[in-house]
Amino acid sequence: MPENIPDEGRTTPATLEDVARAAGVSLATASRSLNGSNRTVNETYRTRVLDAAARLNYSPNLSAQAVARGSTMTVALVVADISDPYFSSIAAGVVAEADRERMIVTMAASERDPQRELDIVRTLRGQRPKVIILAGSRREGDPTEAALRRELDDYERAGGRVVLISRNELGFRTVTIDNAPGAEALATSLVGLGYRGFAVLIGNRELKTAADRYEGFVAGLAQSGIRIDPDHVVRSAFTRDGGYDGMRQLVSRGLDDIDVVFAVNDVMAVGALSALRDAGLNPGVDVAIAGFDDIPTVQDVWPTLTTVRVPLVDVGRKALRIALADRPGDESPVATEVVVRDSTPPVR
Amino acid sequence: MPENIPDEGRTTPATLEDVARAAGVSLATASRSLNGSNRTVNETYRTRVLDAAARLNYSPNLSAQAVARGSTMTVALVVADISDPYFSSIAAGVVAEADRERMIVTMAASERDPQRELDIVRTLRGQRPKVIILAGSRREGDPTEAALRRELDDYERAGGRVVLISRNELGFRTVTIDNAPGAEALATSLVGLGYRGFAVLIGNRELKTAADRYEGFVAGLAQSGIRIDPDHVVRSAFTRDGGYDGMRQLVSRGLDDIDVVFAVNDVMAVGALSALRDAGLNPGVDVAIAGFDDIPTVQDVWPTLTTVRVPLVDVGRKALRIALADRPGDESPVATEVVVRDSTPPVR
DNA sequence: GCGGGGTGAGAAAGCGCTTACTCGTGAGCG
DNA sequence: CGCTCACGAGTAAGCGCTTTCTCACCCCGC
Repeated sequence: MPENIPDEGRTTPATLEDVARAAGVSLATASRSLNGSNRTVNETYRTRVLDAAARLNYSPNLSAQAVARGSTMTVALVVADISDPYFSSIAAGVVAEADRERMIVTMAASERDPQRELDIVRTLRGQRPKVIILAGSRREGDPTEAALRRELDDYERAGGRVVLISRNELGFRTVTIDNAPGAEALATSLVGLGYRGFAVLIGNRELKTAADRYEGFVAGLAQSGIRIDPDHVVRSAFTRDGGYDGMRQLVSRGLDDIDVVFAVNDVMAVGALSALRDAGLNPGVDVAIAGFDDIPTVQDVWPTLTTVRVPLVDVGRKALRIALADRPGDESPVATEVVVRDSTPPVR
Repeated sequence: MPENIPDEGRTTPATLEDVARAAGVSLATASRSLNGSNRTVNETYRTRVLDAAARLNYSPNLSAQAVARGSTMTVALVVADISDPYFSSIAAGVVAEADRERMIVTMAASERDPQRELDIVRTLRGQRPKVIILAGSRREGDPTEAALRRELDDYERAGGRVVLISRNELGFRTVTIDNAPGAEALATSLVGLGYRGFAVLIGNRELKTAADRYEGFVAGLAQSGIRIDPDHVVRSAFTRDGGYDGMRQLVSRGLDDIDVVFAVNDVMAVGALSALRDAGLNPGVDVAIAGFDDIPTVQDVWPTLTTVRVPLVDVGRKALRIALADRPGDESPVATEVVVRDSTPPVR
């Protein structure tokens, strides 16, 4: 395309008016034929319009439709980090469901920064999306929380729909994940396998997801009368590197009373695995490891990772379905399921 | 939000007209103050408008701007599968760069189906995006190719910009990846490590990316006078499961003359790793493995994977930069780099 | 003191659609 | 055989912006 002689050979897309003229009907009739309004239009005209549209390779200008109709068909998805498998799986679900609904999805990344998330939501308003989906847990007591809440309230008041994934603190539609029950079940399984000395890589405690999982885990252990040594609970980032660092800390303090460590999500667990290995230890043998989420890769690490399955793609789909439902509807938590693999062999 | 009594308590977002009225200026002046046109506007008025906008929490309706200006600020990204780390990394790059440019990115998934990809591109036109980025390799000789080409040509003729990632067959702007040279270097490295019996999991041969990597690899071996037994080249899907299946085939045929297998991408290599393990074999010891891409997880599998690094996030960024450049510009391939890890220990 | 040019605000014409409204036509009814 | 409707095509008024065009005003030079 010649950039400097802008209009040379440039052809603008056909407009509805072009179609109407080509079909020899009015604009209104063309519009009605193409989008199927509730008004009926004579079959002859209708096919004439359809033919003309096909001939001209017409495709309605979505922006124009949006301004005329006063609403769009876009769903805005805000994630912490798209390359994180947790979020990319959710995104895949949202995109798949959006496709079914003939909606468009736009994406933005908050990079785990609450301020950025707030900024994103603010600029999102310009898009006038029909739905905003916020994935990625929020820190409790975050200073920007009130502002975000206000922003989202305004948005809903203007007719938009907000769905939060795995964070219900704010009181919008939410798809919740059975984090605590899952962690509790995991604890029970591990105890059943014979484990007694527990540690946990808790990630960022202010993250609701992390906190819920931790608490569920503690509760599960409590049922067997086991409690965790506070020294065995280490905080770090909620990421692969966070898991790596956390495990390193644990190792350097000495693994004496620890026979299994629970990382509150899989990417952390996977990082922990590597840390263990880099320390010359043998994961699954010297110390067991369990994670949470069941992201695809954990079946391919070695040892394969014991974890709690969260149907992430379904979570994404459900988010959009909940958004589109007329009434708040099914907000029952997404069930999780313990998956025992090689990283937590039965204690002999 | 009360769904059935639609307008109850509903508040529509402030329009430019609201702002203009609140500031006591005309629509034109308000518009000029807020978007900085080339016309200058009196400082007093300007701040009055800005204040009013802030007070009303005004945010311009992007759709309306798009129709008035005749162009949008959106970049449409089409990937095969968002949950695949290869694509999600690229997507992360595109999103990051789009953020810098204050552009909006929309996403769609072709699910590796050329027909679907074509359909997506067709419906994309309605969005009138400024840029379309197609990631995900295309099959050579695909029947839909001509149609896609036509569609994209039309789109460019209408002023849009197409960027293809890792597939230059079509003659649009492209981000090419040094696939062949990278594979060639990998072959050289492996030979240097002492390997002599090679197999390759070629994925889908019609995929240009796969073919390039395969050919580069063959060329690299040829330099050392080594050739691959055609029986040791197995086709399967370009996915994790494809790698798993491919390796199973290899195992069942017998690994006699094979001491290393090259999977043309990392997800396949990772699947192969698991297949090996499930067959009771010890990857890296019984048979070595190498992949391509250096997706994040390969540092966390065991053995850590020897691969060829492709800076995927940069590829995404570069795609958008190339699109936005006035002239086609830097289309030099993105360099790749061999990373030797534990899955290919030196042959003793 | 007066004409000319530059400056900058406002009026208004779009952009490509949707959707009341209007209004002619033919069918159904008494 | 008139009259009322229902039907459905067309007209036109928007939707929220941008941008051209118009025009009042002020400063300058002679």
